Amino acid sequence: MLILKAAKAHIRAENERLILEAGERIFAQHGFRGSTMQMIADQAGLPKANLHYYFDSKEKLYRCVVEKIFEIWLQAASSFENSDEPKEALKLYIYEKMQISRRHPYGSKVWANEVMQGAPIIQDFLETQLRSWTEGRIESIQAWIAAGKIRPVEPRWVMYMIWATTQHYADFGHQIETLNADAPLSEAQWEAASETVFEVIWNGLEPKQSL
Amino acid sequence: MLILKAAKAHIRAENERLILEAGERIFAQHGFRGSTMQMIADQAGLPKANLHYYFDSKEKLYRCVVEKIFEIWLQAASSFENSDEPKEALKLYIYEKMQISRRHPYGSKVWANEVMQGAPIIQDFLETQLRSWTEGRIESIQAWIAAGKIRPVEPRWVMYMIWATTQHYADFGHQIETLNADAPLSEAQWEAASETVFEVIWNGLEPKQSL
DNA sequence: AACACGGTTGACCATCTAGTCAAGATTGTT
DNA sequence: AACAATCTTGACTAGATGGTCAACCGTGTT
Repeated sequence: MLILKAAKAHIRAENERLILEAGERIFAQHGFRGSTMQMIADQAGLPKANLHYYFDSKEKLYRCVVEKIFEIWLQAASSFENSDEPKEALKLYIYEKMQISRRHPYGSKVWANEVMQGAPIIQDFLETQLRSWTEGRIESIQAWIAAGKIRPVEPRWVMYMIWATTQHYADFGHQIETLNADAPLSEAQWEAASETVFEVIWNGLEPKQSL
Repeated sequence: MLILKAAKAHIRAENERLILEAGERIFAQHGFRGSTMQMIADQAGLPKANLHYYFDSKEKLYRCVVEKIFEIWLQAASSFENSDEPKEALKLYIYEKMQISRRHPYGSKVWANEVMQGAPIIQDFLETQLRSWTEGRIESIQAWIAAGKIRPVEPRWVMYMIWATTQHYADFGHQIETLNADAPLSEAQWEAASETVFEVIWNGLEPKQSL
């Protein structure tokens, strides 16, 4: 009976979640080709054949992982839209992106890996959603410039600066830990780093006080 | 005769160069495990067995590639040391790192890949050379702060900001191209990006003019 | 010309890996 | 209890891959 499908839906949901989480970790640490279905299976605590029951192929699993990550990325993006004042908007966005780097370091790494390889799987995302979102944000920044709220700068380079700086804390987390006496950043350090990133960028963009 | 060894040294030098260059490209695009000796051989225009003649194993070849890259990285680092004035030192360093991102995008990606995977091969570099270089730079920045030449900021976060922002133009070059109507950045765009990165960071660090 | 040494290479092997499959175990319903 | 749909899993296959090797080639020296 087809009703059973619904009745057992929670098993499917739970296992798909386990596999996607395991995939995120493994793909982040070894890249697409460097990850094996066996590694992901072990990480998820399931037999390998089970992975193929839920996801047809390694590629489809990978695509699901990347799509999930892109959604989190876009979610943070909405912080940007909630304020007319650049100082508030940028602060929210930067803090949100730092938070994502802290909470989803694996996701960030998968994304970085994918882009570094030329985005073989998610090129369409870049060309549609990312492109249109970016254009919208560039217009916001240009409006701030026109209103004299920030210095005249090419919005693109500022965008990239924010992405780079915040994502660095996820993608290069290992290097940062090594330079932090092999310890993960503490709560206070995350807060200080977030604030410094925001302060430097904001002071960098704020129009000079009239002298 | 041992003289022959010298007589044919140029063949060895040339082939090692070919292989290292090919390795850099391939490892950058596919990561360590995603790259195959066959791909590197094709890229270098040599038969696969020839690679094993010059480099014992894939791992040794990879290590050579990464070491070469780290040297370029450290070379740029010296820009930082040539000036007492933070404005000049930072400008030189940022422009130098942007130049590296432009000229050596593959190297930068290999480095990023390696660090994202937890630096399995070059952890010792991080713990020795990178750590001591960073500590030296942090002292410079603290001296600038003590002299009132820049705002009081935690030097680490500023360091990371510079690394992140400049390397982003190499590591995420594909994303940047996609957002640039699929065109590589022009000469003028590279110049503008470098200047914006420097300007925002410098304005962010410069002490506020007395009001 | 004969030699010696470094360089070149196709064929080969052991191992690993994505994906398959068929038999069996679970689960919720009647 | 009987059932049907879903889920589980060990064993298997075909192909890819790092690495080996032995035969061969080229070049400079005598």
